[in-house]
This record gives sequence, C-alpha cells and structure tokens, in this order.
Amino acid sequence: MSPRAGLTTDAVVTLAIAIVDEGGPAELTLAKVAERAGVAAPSLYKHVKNLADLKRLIDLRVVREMADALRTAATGRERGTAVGALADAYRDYLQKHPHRTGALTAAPDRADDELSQATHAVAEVVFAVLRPFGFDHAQAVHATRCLRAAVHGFAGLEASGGFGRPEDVDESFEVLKTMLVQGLTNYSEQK
Amino acid sequence: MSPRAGLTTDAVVTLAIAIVDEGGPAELTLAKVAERAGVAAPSLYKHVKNLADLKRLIDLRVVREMADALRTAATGRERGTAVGALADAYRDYLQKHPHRTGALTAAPDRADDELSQATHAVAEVVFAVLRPFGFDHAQAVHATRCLRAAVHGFAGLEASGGFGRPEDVDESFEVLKTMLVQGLTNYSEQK
DNA sequence: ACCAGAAGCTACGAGCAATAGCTTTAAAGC
DNA sequence: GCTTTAAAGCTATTGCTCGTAGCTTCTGGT
Repeated sequence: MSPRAGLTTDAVVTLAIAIVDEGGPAELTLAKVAERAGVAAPSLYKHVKNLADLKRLIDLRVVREMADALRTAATGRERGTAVGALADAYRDYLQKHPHRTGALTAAPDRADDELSQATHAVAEVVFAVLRPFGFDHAQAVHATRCLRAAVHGFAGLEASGGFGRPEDVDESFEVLKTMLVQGLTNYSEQK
Repeated sequence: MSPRAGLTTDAVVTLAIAIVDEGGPAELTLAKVAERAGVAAPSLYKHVKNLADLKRLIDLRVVREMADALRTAATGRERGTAVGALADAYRDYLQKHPHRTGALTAAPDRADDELSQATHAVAEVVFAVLRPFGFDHAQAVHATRCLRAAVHGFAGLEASGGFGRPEDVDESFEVLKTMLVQGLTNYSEQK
C-alpha cells in the first residue's frame, strides 16, 4: 500500500503547520515542506492536491482542534462559568498558536462539506453553552455571533500583537468576559 | 521634476487598493499593478521600494481612512450614542471594503513611526469617546481593547463571510452594541 | 516469484519579485 | 533657446515558486 512508507497526507499537514507556526502563513511554501520532509518538492503532490488544498487541510485540522478544545473546556460547566471557560480556551489556543488565526477567520467554502461541518461543530459547542440561558433560536444565533466576534476579535488582535500598551492584557480579557456574561444574562432576561 | 508626468506613489497605491478590493490581498501583484498603470513592472520600483513597502502604504492609507471615518462618526455625540456611532462606522467601512480587514488587524511595526501614529490616531478617537464614562487610565485601556476587539471581530467575521446563517446580521450587531454600551456603563460604575 | 500500483525522482514551463544598466523625457538654469 | 540633469521609463536577467509530464523504484498482495 505504501512504498518507501515515508510520507502521509497527515504528516505533510503536520510539517506545514509547523512552518506556519514558526513564521506565519506567508512563510508556507511547498518547497519548505518538501525540504523538511526530506523529499523533492513534486513528490508532495502524491499526498496533497496542491498548495490551496494543503492550506485547506491546515484550516480543517485547526478548526477541529479548536472545536475539541472548546468542548473540553465547556464540559462540566454552566452559564457564566462555561462562557468564561470557552473564552479562555479560545484565547489560550491562539496564544499558543498565534499564526493560526487565519484558519479561524476564513469562512468555509459552501461546497466544502468537511470544513463546513468542522466550523459547524464549533458553533454547536457555543450553542450548547448558551442553552441554559433560555434563548429562542434567533436569539441564540445573535448571542453566538456576539460571543464569537468578541472573543475571536480579542484573541486575534492579541495574537497579531495588536495590544501594544503595557497594561495587563489578562485584565482586559477579564473585563471582556464580564461584559459578555452580563450582556448575555441581560439579553436573556429582557423581552 | 517629473518627466513623463505619469505615475506617483499615491497613484500606485490607489491602483493597488483597487486590486485588493476586487480580489483580496492575495491577488495583489506588482505585475497587475503595472498592467493597470500602463507601465512595465520594474518601473514601479521608481515609486515604491518593493512589494512589502506597497503593502505598508496600503495599510497606512486604510488605517488613516478608518481614523477619519471614526472621527467623523463620533463628533457631536456622547456616551452610548457615540459608542454606537463608532461601532457602526467601523462596520460600515469594512462592509464597503471587506478585503481591507487585514490592514486593520496587523500590528504596526514598532519602528514604523508613520503607521504607528496612524493606529494611535484610531485609538485616540476611541479614548475620546470613552472619556465621558470617567474611567481612570488603566480602565480606559481595558475598555478600549474590549470595544475594539468586539467591533473589529464582528466586522471582520462579517467581511470574511463568517456569518453563514440566514438570521439578520444587523440585528446581531444591535445586540452587540447594546451589550457593549451596557458593559461599559457597568464597568464605569463598579469599583 | 511476479506484477500492479503507489511513492518517489528529474526535467521543464509559467508567473512573480527584484536588480542592473540603458534610454528617454521633462523641468531648471544660464 | 539651448544645455544640463535627474527622474521615469524601458529591456534583460536572475532566482524562487507552483505545477505538470513522464520516468524509475520500491512495496505489498497473490
């Protein structure tokens, strides 16, 4: 089944992610992946359709990892605690892998079922966490968008070095979490 | 002073931004800019140091435009109204130019005075809007980060097509604005 | 032992950024 | 009005990248 038993698609993706993590998405090049794999560049096409496909596979893995991280963080917690844990997990992930922000920002191609499902899985976790707040469906969608936007925005800006000032970023994030929990509570009580 | 009186640096940047607006940042190439300018590619180097420099000039213009838009939106308004206007203006700008999100996400190089000053100008507007809330300096920094993160996150996700569901995005943004204004108010009253 | 297919290779073409070095043109000074 | 000078443009070239074509080699199954 696999002569030389060398590379696999997963291994290529792992090497590619390492390059992204080290130098950012712009540094990703098939030539560099091939070098790390100890292989000539064209050989990669046996495992990956092309560069765009490789990027898609990276996004897919990142989104799935994030979904897992969020699920883990949310289990066994409720309401404000769960929201806070979700936010912390999201931020932690991007702190550890700041160059992966793009994978979580890009909208999945509508025709890409695998990736669409993976991003859907992320939304599912958030939905589940918001359930105890008692939103109706439309409200839950609005609340999910707000939560995701705020946390993703914060973590993304932090990851790209957008917070230049010396003030403690952890404290800023605490303020944000408080705002969100209070905001969600108010939103669920009103109307 | 200018033989042929053809191109200027500003004109090159304008053409480049048009390309970004049409097809996204990945589509930007010196060859395409040259084609639109009616000039051979190497001629561009008389007006721009290199591709990275061109990208920096694009970012600079975008950040300055955003600062202007926010300033305009904030003038003559106060507290909640001003915060809402700021948020709307930020979102409006990225709705009209969805491919410019990157310019507002990237942290300015610390050594780049011009760009640093431009981003500082944006923060100044937000600071000014938050002044009536009576925050101390550290609080103002935290509040600015939260406000920016939430609005930028929302507008950025919307710009990249991240809100797939049919529910009204305007309404989601109204919810977010309400949360922010209430959150800022609470934050200013507590402690 | 053999054979089919997967995994690797070399060679090549096209597109892009960037540099070198030359030519043209327009503005400024006399 | 002519000359000078420097900016603005050009062609040629290099190096890097993605991607394809086509060949070779190794492996696993029968």
